[in-house]
Amino acid sequence: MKARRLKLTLEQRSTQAEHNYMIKDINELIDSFFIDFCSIEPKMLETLQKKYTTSITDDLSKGHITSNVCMIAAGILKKNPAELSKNLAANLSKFSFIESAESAGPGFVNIRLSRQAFLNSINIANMELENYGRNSFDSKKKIQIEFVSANPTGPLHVGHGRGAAYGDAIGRILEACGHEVHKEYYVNDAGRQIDILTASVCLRLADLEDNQMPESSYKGGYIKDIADDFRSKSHDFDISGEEILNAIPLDDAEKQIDEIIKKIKAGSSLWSKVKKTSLSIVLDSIKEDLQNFNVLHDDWYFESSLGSLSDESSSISQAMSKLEKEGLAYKENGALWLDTSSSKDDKNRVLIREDGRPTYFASDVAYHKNKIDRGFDELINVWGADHHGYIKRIEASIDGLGFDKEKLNVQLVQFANLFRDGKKVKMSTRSGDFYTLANLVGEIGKDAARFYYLSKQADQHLDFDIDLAKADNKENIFYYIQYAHARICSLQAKYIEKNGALPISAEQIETNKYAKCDRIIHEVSKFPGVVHRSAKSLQPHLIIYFLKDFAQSFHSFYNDNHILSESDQNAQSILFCLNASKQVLANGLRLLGIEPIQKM
RNA sequence: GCGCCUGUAGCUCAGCUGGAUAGAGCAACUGCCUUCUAAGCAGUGGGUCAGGAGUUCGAAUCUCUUCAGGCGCGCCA
Repeated sequence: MKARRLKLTLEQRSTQAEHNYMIKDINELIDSFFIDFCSIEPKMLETLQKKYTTSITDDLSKGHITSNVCMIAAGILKKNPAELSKNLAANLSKFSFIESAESAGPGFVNIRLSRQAFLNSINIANMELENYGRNSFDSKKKIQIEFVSANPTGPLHVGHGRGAAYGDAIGRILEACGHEVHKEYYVNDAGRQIDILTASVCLRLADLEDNQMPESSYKGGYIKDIADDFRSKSHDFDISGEEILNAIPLDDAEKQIDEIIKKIKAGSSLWSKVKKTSLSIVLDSIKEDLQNFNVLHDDWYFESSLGSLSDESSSISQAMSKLEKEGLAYKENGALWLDTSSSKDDKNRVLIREDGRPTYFASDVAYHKNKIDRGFDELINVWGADHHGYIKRIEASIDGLGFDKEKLNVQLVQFANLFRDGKKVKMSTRSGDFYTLANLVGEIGKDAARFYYLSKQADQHLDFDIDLAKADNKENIFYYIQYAHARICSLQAKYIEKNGALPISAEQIETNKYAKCDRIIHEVSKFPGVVHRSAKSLQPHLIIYFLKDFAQSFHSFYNDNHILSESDQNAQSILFCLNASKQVLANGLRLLGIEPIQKM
């Protein structure tokens, strides 16, 4: 009796880089070869399956598909890898969708598909169109992504832009891989930063001059704009500047602003009105900036909705009492502390201060409890890299709240430096104004901005060259890729003008009478695997580099062949193949939130 | 001091869970437009993958270590 074929689910096989239906079939043939001809034991087969990879070759000289299975199996079965691969190749050659298979190098098996099987990818791409690349290789998860979450105390700057582009892109990519994605902005609308914003506006309302503004206040032009807006609604401010600044200590900037806040709160009836107006104006501007950047959040979660500690039924009180009940939060020196030893943080952290006010951390714990209660399988937090010291304590809190901390995935985003004329663009000026995300989008456009933000792994420093993003040569990869797309669009328009409609098959290629598109077809077949890998690793830049190489293959082909002067049949086949290529370029760009260009 | 990240061609960077001769662009040199977009293509030169040790059939990739650089270590957010 033959050993029963051991089937691994795709999830178990997720170590395999390239997911492609052809590869799945080949892996099954490989497995049965080892079962039927090598009498491999089930346990050994399982080990083998976890370790070997079958992938699309990077180069047609190695055939279409390659597997390292024999080299892995050689170790397990104590056999010669080259001999194994010769036998496996001979075995695989018998199947009709495989044209030939051969042993190569130290024991690889290189497979050349039949023409029909080789064309599979462009047939699928032409059928699925804008859905080509979408896949369900992994089982569906409900994922929440929290990103941007900048304090609503001023316009978004270029640092926020990177987190925005990144969070939005991984959302699109995960969604394309079959997950349910929920994108959220956490608004810190309670707490000291907002008080400082309010105080800053009040000081402007009290007619303070630039040089009178306290060190810790916000001084940007937008503060004046908010004050003007407030005034235009005929609200006259009720304390004078002298009154506010009278007897305020000048030695400590932090103390100074706190005293000012106290004084205005006590002396002005307009405090809460100014606060409300300021917050809403700033928040609206942030929303507008994000919208212009093609970044959309499904939800805006307000810190204030977590309630206050004085209310026992509030989310924040509930979170604190839950931690106390679990024995992870304890009182010491009048403050409430969280025991963070479960995550090996350097020290325990304060949740509620001596004076009874909750820390930012306490709100964040309550917010994470709320996320958990909403039933997500995975929480992705996109944070600025400067917050990395914060990860352990939030993990400890999640652990304490009875949630698996493995499900929290913090992605750090490093700062981006802007360069113009080879020099660093200054982020802030003395007046408090700075180069904002909106400025960047206005200068180079949202698509080029998104592209360059995503062009490097998020957790690494990025030098963002504004001149490059505007350049009109090959060095500007953004246009290089767009140019490939536009060229295909233009070819299609010309073809349709002459023939009425786009072709629906590639006969000349399938019958092997025309093979110059092979390289492009080969690249097309890699796309779904790239999308999957990008989702698995949460790295959008993998798509960018793939698209760059893809565009290169296309431009090269385009230059060597004058497509529209080929025979009707050849042109038909080429155009069919190029439609698949256009789809790959467009779909790849859209996963990054970038609109492909039709005409340049 | 502790923690995280980085070190690949002159410059800017790719290199996926270890795989077959280490890649691309720029810069240098050389070719290609009376024909579909030259924002393009083709070619030449250029590398002890920071140093050392280990694991392995096989290491830029994994482990340890040394050196160099960046960032973070508040009852701030």
